[in-house]
Amino acid sequence: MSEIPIVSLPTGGSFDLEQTLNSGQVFHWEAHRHAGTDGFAACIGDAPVSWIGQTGAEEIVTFERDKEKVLRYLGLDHDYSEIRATFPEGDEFLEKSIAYCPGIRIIRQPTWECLATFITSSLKQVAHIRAISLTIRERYGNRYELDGKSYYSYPDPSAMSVAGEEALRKCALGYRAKSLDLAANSIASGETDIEAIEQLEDPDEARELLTKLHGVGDKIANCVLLFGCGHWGTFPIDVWIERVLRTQYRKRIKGAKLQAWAVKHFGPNAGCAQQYPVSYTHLTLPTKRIV
DNA sequence: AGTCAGGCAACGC
DNA sequence: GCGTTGCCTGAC
Repeated sequence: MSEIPIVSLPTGGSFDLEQTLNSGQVFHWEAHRHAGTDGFAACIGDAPVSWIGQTGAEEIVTFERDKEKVLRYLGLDHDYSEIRATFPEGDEFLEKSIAYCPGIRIIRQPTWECLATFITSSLKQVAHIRAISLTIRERYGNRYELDGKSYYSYPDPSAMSVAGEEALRKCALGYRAKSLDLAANSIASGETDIEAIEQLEDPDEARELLTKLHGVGDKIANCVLLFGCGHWGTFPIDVWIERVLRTQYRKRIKGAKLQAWAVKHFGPNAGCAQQYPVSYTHLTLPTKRIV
């Protein structure tokens, strides 16, 4: 097995690979030291295993064949200072959060993988989501190898559709198996065109289509729009950000009203903004609820 | 042993 | 519209 050449990539400023990969956007990267450098390995979509190492805030390293893909995946193909310039001024909690974890970026995931993973995330903790993702990959994905260790791509809708609901249920999915199976069938059969949805410029239109899928409500659809389709104005509300908005922003409203307030407050890149308070809360208060 | 967790759909009012 | 409930499973 010949070594794949490694190249250096600029991050364009403070960037933290580990925090970004562990910020609840993706659930399958594994720590992997390669070529004398600490980093992480996983498959991006159905491609062979990728490896990314970090040598400093300004530099990451990866396989030569992956450089464009990695930059796009990690959101490093955008000027983040422009994004942050759209954040609200005078929001002390947001500023504190950004100061605490300035190296986090919004990842641009393959849409199907993103949708499928978030369908399985319903009412689950991060460790469970990781375990489910790994099981599904091992059983239905393609195997690749790096330094003698196996990595598996996420199965495409057809492969998952062939597996069927009962087999998926055996991946410890519980009631989520039905939703995942139906989504895979719908996409594999062409009834749902996930690539067309990704191309839509209007996130509301895309959300409308995504929520037609069984088991996909506003929360999951918004995660797909933000983490998969690049709609950085989309603001997913999970229990974490809801907690933050309640305790730090004194918001007692819920659902669509809270959504509307958040988008107005955090601006055209509200989705990017919410990642900092969520990660700050995670990193500083990893345990119990804060009421 | 029970409770609860990074939701959703179905139902009741 | 708004609140309640069942749903699989594993960690605490």
